[in-house]
Amino acid sequence: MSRKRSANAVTIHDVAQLAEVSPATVSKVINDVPYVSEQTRQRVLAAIDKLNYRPNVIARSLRKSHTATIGLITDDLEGVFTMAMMRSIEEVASTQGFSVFLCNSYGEMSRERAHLEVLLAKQVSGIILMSGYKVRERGAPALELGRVPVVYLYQYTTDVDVPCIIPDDLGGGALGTRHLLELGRRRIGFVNGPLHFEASQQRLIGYQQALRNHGIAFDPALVRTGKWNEQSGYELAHELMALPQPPDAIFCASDSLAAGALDALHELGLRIPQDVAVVGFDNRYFSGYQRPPLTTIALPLYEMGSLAGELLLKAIQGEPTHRVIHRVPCTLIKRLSCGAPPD
Amino acid sequence: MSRKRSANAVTIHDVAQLAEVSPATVSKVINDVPYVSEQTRQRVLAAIDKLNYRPNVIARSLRKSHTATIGLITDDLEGVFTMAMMRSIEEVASTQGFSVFLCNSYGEMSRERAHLEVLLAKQVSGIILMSGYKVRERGAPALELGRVPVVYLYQYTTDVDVPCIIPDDLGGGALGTRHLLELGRRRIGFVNGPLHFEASQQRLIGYQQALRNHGIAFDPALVRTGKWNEQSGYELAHELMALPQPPDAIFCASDSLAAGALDALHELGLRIPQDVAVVGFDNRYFSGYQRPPLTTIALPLYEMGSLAGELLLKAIQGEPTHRVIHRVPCTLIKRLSCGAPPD
DNA sequence: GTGAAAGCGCTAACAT
DNA sequence: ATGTTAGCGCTTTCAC
Repeated sequence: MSRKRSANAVTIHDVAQLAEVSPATVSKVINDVPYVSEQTRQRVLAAIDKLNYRPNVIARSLRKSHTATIGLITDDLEGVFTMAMMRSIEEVASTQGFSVFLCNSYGEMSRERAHLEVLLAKQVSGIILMSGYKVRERGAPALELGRVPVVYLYQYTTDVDVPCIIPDDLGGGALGTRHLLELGRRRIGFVNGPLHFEASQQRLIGYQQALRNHGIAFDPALVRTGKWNEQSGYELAHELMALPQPPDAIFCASDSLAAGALDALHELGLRIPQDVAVVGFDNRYFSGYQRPPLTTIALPLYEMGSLAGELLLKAIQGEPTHRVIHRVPCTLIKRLSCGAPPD
Repeated sequence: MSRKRSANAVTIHDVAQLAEVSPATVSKVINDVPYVSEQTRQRVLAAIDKLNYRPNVIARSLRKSHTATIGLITDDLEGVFTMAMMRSIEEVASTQGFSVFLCNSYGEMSRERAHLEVLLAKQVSGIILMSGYKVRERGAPALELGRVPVVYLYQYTTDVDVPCIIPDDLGGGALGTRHLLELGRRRIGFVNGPLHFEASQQRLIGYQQALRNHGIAFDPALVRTGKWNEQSGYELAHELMALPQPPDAIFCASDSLAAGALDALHELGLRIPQDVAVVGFDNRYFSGYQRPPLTTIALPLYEMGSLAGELLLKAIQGEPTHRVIHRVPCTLIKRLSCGAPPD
């Protein structure tokens, strides 16, 4: 039977033979171990080149009990929010010589467990558990992980001693509100998503804090709560504009809500931003395509992913890990719907 | 020094010892090799359970020269088009017991080469080379791959004997045009992207074919070519509407173009779809958020990814591979901008 | 500076 | 039906 080797059948032995040295020596030059004479080093290098030798990392991993591989399990590969995080994780990992396994759990614990099972069997050095939905608390990983480090991304836990990374929704709520305040708006409506989402609560608190810091009284009548979708945004904006004293700005806790609010305002013949300024939240793909293009608060997805990668790699290098929740600051994306002068 | 094993230090030996059998026997029960007495089988299973034993897949891979792992190299992890393909690849792979390495080349050959290098070193069983931009031809992989199967996704080559998978842009162009024709539109403008993109050429040909099949003469004055962005869509739609005989529908070769066209039509006070129907292409995330929501031609990204995964896995199983370009049919996404009655 | 030998954890002939 | 043996390709003492 022919040799059914996956890629290259040439081994360290073949190189050693051609270079007329021992496999041990070849290994040393491959791994930059000092105390190899320059002369033999060159001979080995030449042999490697000639044979187009590529070390078998599987064998090396077995020997060193270390794979330079991490696992990324996400519950969402449809990906409104996951793409940017994945990108920065991949970047951090590959920069440091690590590869990343991509796994989709669809949010099902049984699938998460199955993926963890194979990741552990494949001896990954660490695992990132990433969510693609609104921030929420969740429990421990679906499987006992032994000594493999984990970090939670876009979700958090208090069950387990691991670092968690989420956006600073409160800060984002304050940021958007402050921006409108600084543009001279004084009656700022707040159109929120369901309050059982932490993001909604936090964003609302941020809104209230910013108001207070500017010496503006909080008016509960200006706050409306619905679902996350356009329809809610449309209806709640209409409610707000029907107030005896309608707002001069609407801050929506999601871009979908803002899209609906824009519809309502257009329907009322109001000019945006002259009559009513609008700010969204999430920086979704479509926000720049709204009319007018939507000013919004961007989730720091890229930074969150980098941080997750860095924390995990540090943990893999043996740095002790703590139960911390990192809240990464959101940023303001200025477009036309808020009425700010272009930068 | 303490045992610095990544996850579980318990090996097949430990299990064997506890179950009072040889490692070989344990291996047999793990791998469902027949001719193990039910009695010892149970003893082994119990030992595995008690020790929480998990086979070391790295060791197994070394032994079997087979990793059940594939590599996915993409040039774009910002991801307008890649997410859906990734998702289906992951799904097909994990269903068949394969894991997937995610790599981003940023479109740079040097990075592609580096990634290929480590994928091969890690003994992947196969590789998917995925693009995230408009379909185009590209050359051979940046590295000699030996006998590792490859498939090209959302890009193609004629340099190498591999399967390639791209969307059927021609069919998509015909599909959108036919849809408008069937709705009774007779003067259909076509707003295209740069002609050096294959997608533009193909979509235009599809448009022409559909026209011909309906017995409508092709009028070159109705075809405009620009860039892919909104600004072009806006300008070209204005040009079209300024014609002595303006169109009653505009088919745009991308959703960005369509967004711009929508702007122009709104500016002219035209009703969509009553006065002018609009159809886009690509089914971008924002297309459903247009006003009115945009009817568009969806790229079959999910299907393309599945096909890529399936072809690759078959190749890994030894099925011979051919130089074929698979063109996967696009689908019509009916929304409000075309004036079709809702399904 | 270089090599011999042992072994990472597993599987697959081959015996028994 | 079970065990013995011999590696998979590599790294790492430890001699020399």
